Amino acid sequence: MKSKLPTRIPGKSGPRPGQSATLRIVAREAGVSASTVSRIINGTVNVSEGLKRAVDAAIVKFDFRPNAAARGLALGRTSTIGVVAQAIDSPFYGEGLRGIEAGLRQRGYAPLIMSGNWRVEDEERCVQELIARGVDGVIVFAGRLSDAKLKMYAKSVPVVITGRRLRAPHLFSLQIQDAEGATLAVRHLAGLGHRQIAFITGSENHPDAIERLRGYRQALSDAGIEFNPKLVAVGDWHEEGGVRATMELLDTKLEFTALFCVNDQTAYGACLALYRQGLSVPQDVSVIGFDDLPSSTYRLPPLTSVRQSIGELGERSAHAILDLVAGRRPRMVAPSVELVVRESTGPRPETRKTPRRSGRNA
Amino acid sequence: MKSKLPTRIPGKSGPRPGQSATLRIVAREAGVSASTVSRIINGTVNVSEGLKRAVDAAIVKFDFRPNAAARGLALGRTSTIGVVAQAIDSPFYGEGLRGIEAGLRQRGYAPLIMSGNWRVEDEERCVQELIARGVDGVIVFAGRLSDAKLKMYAKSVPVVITGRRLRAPHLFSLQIQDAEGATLAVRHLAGLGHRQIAFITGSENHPDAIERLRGYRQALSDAGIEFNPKLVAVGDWHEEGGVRATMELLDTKLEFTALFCVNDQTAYGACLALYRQGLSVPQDVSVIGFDDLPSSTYRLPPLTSVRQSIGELGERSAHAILDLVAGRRPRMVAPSVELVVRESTGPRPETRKTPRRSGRNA
DNA sequence: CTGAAAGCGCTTACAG
DNA sequence: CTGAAAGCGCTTACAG
Repeated sequence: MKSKLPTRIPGKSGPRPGQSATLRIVAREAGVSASTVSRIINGTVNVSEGLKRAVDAAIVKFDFRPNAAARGLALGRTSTIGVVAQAIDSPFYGEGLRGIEAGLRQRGYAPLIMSGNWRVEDEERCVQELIARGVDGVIVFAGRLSDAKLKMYAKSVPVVITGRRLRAPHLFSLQIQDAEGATLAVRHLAGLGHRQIAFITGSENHPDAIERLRGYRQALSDAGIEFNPKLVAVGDWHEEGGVRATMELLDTKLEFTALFCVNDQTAYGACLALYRQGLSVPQDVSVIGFDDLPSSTYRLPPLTSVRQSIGELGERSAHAILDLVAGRRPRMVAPSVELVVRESTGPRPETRKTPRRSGRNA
Repeated sequence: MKSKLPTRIPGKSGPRPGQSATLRIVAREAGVSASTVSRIINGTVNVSEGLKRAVDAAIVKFDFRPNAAARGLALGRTSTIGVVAQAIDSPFYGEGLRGIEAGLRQRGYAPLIMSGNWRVEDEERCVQELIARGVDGVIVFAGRLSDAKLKMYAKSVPVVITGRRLRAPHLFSLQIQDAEGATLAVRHLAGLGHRQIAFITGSENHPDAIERLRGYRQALSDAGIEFNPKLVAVGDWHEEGGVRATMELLDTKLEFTALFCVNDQTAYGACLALYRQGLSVPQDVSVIGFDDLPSSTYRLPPLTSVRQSIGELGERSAHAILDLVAGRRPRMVAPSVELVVRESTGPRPETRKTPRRSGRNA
């Protein structure tokens, strides 16, 4: 048996603890060449049942799994999709990531997830690192990267961006139905008789926030209510900002009986602030969120919210990037929004109670 | 210029959209060989300032980033750590993942995250896929894999497992201080005068749940309170289970004035159930959770909880796996637990109100 | 149908 | 100090 074992000298293989079998080993066992095994594994050839069985047996025997790096190098692709999330630990993004993972796995891809932390520099670092790692595509799940940068990256690798509308080669965008959702929320409030409807936005120049503000104004105007900029406060997408913005709104002394929050976390904060001021939801103020996080069902009171299936959005993003990778044009739209009425919204009260104290906490 | 451009025929390079520069290109630009550029990049050689500058310039000019697959193949490692999470979209796991990512990035590694979904089969699939992708190590963040399987995997790749104690070569475990945390919680309740303290556990044979039950019993006995198994109900780690278990507890007609929940999500559900029955927290029943999720601060009322920094646990897991990868023995322990007292716990009421209705919802 | 060979882009022992 | 060459483990055009 002339097993010409190459006395490998230079590119010494690293210390793979229990390095797994290679194609060679499997091929030798099955009595064929590595080429053939490769073809069988990839299904690019028709072989006799017997041969196939022999190869399968050898694969099982050595528990062979093709080395992904080698495969990636030879093929020029890695079956990995980079994902730039903004905050892995946010309940909102978590749901989206899960959807992405599910959508990717269905087709044999896996996500390489990194956090952009809502910082342009971090996002840039992420995308570059992802490209360096040879991902086949990148999903930027929201974020602050400029359109120009995004287009630039799309020259190196297919890109899917959620949360804005943008057209460019090798790039696909999936915009959340922000305005529609906001309109749904405010229309519901107006339908309950509310006329003074405040809005707590997210960070000011965020596309989703802008769109939701637009939807809010639209619904107001539809209901014949005049827009009052004093009833708009700025939060930060988190509970903390909801608390602060609500205190500010209360400080203005402007009466409002309903509060539309840019997202559920903001609404949680708003509810807490209202509670601290001795105001009850929904008896004194109706509160409505956006996102319908799983935990909104279990708030006290359960929160009325605009549901946009973020998990579904993640899954569609996954399918879109795979379309792009395969050279197809994705043709999907963001999942539609839907109002979920729970117990934090109710009819407009005759007169609203005065908050316990109007000053803000130091 | 005899640029022997190889007319590459077989292993045709894949269709990398805008394929980036290679070492060759950079080397040619800088007037040196690829070997030298490689050495400079990896800092395995001392070169003149001038040369270094020339190479750096060429790298910048072509925006060169070493191909990760090629590097991985040559080196036998990928600078990627596989992570088996149970539920990417859980607020609890999200925080841990963020810690892992942060800990890994500090040292140039990136996480490849997959969801085990609390199912043994899924977890096995994850680990195998991760190994096939050539990750340098695997962090199993909690999960149901048997000790035996884990030890087996540790023969192929270093493994860090959180949530249980296990010793084996190339394996390191980090156990959450469950019992200590539970003791803290129950001692706090006992200190407030409570004598009938109920407990809602997670899934029954889960190691963390078992440990927390142990801590609960320990604290009870320390306070001279007899353990009553009827005051233990089974939840599911989620809000839904908290609701159900609380209804069951109420159904027993056994008086209890305090409720220790195996985790915060369970406590959220318990609070909602109590509220539905017309019982207030903490006036009628004190409720305490475990995990101190970020949103617990913003519950109504803000939830008293046992804080175990899960982000910190993630970061330590990351450092532990890198120690293992580097052939060092990790020497870290799980972060300590700490009681965070908020407004869901208060003194034992003289007499507890009777729930609005004792029957369970159909 | 199937094998030998070249190539993917990097790293590094060896030999100047 | 630095280059040529071999090797990491795959895939596939080419030639039987």
